[in-house]
Amino acid sequence: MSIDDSILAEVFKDISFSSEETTLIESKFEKIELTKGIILLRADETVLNQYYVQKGCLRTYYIDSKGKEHTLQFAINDWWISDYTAYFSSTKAIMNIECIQDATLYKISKKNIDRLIQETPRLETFFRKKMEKAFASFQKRILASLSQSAKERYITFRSSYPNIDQSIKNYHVASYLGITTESLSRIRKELTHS
Amino acid sequence: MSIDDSILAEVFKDISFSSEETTLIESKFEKIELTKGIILLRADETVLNQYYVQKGCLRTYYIDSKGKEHTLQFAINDWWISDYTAYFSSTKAIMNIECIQDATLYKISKKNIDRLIQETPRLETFFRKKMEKAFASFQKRILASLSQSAKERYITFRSSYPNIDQSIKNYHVASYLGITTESLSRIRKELTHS
DNA sequence: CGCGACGTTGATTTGCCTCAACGATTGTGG
DNA sequence: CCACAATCGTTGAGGCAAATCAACGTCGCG
Repeated sequence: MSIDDSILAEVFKDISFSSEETTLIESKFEKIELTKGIILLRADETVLNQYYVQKGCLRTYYIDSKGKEHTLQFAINDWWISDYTAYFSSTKAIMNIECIQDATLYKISKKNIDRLIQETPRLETFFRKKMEKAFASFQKRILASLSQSAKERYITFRSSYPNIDQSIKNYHVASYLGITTESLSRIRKELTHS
Repeated sequence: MSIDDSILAEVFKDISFSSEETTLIESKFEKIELTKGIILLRADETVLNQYYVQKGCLRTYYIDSKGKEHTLQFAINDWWISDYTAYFSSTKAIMNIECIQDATLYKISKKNIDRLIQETPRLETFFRKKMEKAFASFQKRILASLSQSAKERYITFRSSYPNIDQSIKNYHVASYLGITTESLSRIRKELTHS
């Protein structure tokens, strides 16, 4: 078997499969181990895959015209990661994906996802709902950026990723919040002194 | 027939249906005419429907703890609108939806969407892809808010909604961009003088 | 140890906000 | 159809949050 016994149960936790289905689905995933620092995807590459994160931590980031990095999201246990805009529209990546803490991923190609969905229509519901959740979390993020100060956004961030601190450098958090490392440092100081 | 002959072809433009399917689908939609100023949805209400905008213009906005409004999105011809976060999670609305230019909508309930998807699985693909597009557009918006100045975001906005100016007040645009009306006014002045 | 990566602190600048006043435009009732 | 009010947009003065620039701690690791 190409992947762990347990992984299917983990990825598709709310769905049960027959043993033929299980075999079929498992054959489409490939296990990948990454070490910290590895770049999984670079801007301008073609995006053929998405990845389920079993453990570790990755981030997707965008490099703007001035060379500055902006983190779109972190992915930890049970999240999926890819440059979805490029993945869905079959265009080249504008995002980069970096492993920031040694990770175990399960990779699946777009072609194989499309096949799986055809063969097992329940999976389409799964992927639709996954997208709905991701959409909702992006909506929250937009509303936060419209209505909150940097300090408030940092507090929100910490409560939505309570245990992520260990894996993530402050300059990554700053680039996620849309502020500089200096500003984040001052915010953190303020928060500890109160 | 409860709705226009042409509406199905408009909503699901890439899918073709048998005449029985057409009848079935059409029976689930309800045509709604709104005049400017009407509030279609208020925060705290239960979100049971989503709406296809055939013509006119609506906006979804969030009212923060200080009473300030923040526009999440505008919906014009061929867009869908709802408080999707509440809709998907079956929680109460946090957004409001307002008609800002006389509009024709087609309303469909969540219950009916679920039925349609069961009866006509091709529609699940349609709704999944619709969500993927919405997701991608939110991603763009987040990257813009992380990497661009107010002026740059305004320029981006104008090019993504080229013909929307007529229907939209500047204070709505400002609340979409996350700036004040005064700042937008100054930005507009700068742009005409160059 | 010594070097590089990361975080902190201070001084200064800047983009956008706030508050206030004043035009311009739109809508409405007499 | 005009007069007036309400709504919307503009302009100016001053303030503040966060950026920038520069220097200096601190930590981890070869």
